[in-house]
Amino acid sequence: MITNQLKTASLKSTFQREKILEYIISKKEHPTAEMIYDHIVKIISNISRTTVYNNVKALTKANIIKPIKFIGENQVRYDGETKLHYHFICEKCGKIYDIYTDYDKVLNKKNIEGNKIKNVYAYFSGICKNCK
Amino acid sequence: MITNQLKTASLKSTFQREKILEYIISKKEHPTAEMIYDHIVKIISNISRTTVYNNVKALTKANIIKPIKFIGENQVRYDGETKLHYHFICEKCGKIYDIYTDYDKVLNKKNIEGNKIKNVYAYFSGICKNCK
DNA sequence: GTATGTGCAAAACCTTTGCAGGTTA
DNA sequence: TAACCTGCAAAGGTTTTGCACATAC
Repeated sequence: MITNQLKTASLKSTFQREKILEYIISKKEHPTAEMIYDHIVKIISNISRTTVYNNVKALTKANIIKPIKFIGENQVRYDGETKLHYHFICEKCGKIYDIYTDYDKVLNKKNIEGNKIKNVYAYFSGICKNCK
Repeated sequence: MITNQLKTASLKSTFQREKILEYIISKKEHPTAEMIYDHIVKIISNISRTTVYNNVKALTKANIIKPIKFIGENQVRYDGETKLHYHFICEKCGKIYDIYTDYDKVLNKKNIEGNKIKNVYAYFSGICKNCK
């Protein structure tokens, strides 16, 4: 539950923060800050972009959401799915799919060419099943 | 050779374009547009940022260089290495390593959960061998 | 000669900062 | 009440656009 996630992360529970997190987690749209703002402003008409930016930063730092970047896009998207997964973005319709295929055995190695791996970032692009 | 690469791609060969491409390919610094500008302006003092941006766009479209994006950075970097490889970015010193370990067998599948894969983007972060 | 590339200035776009006032635990 | 959060306005950083002039083929 949203409130508990915030409590666990020692983040204060405000109406704005809850609505922002709820939106990111439940809609699974991998929204940008602007998309979040556009959505929340319908519920809280006087919310500011600053609050949205403050909160995605705080939620990212607390590891509750994860930032995503795709080539060709110059804003950051946010993902509320905590289970390990990857992304597939359709080059035609732009839809982003969560991919649960298990690449861990290969990608989650401890070392690579002498460097200690802490994080793996990977995504795929192509034509999605609906556009084929 | 630089001139030939441009000719093959039907891109006109200008002094600015050649210097920009030469820098990206030879220095392997994965530079941002600003880094490219800073470097080229020492050679061509009146070059404009627009020219740099126009050229990285043209070279990207022609598949001569590749754009890279890392989480936490908000500019695009460019890579002149054409051989298939991945990247490792050190979370401590920020250095970017080209990784030639072969992940193709796993990553270069044709399909994933019903979607047709055309491109794979992957990078790793952690602590590099020099910072350990 | 024509298509393409360059450079300037301005704007657009995304994100951050400083700060005063308000809210949460 | 102390720490944190919000919202406004302004600024910062990156990239794009429109247009006149210049250059490559």
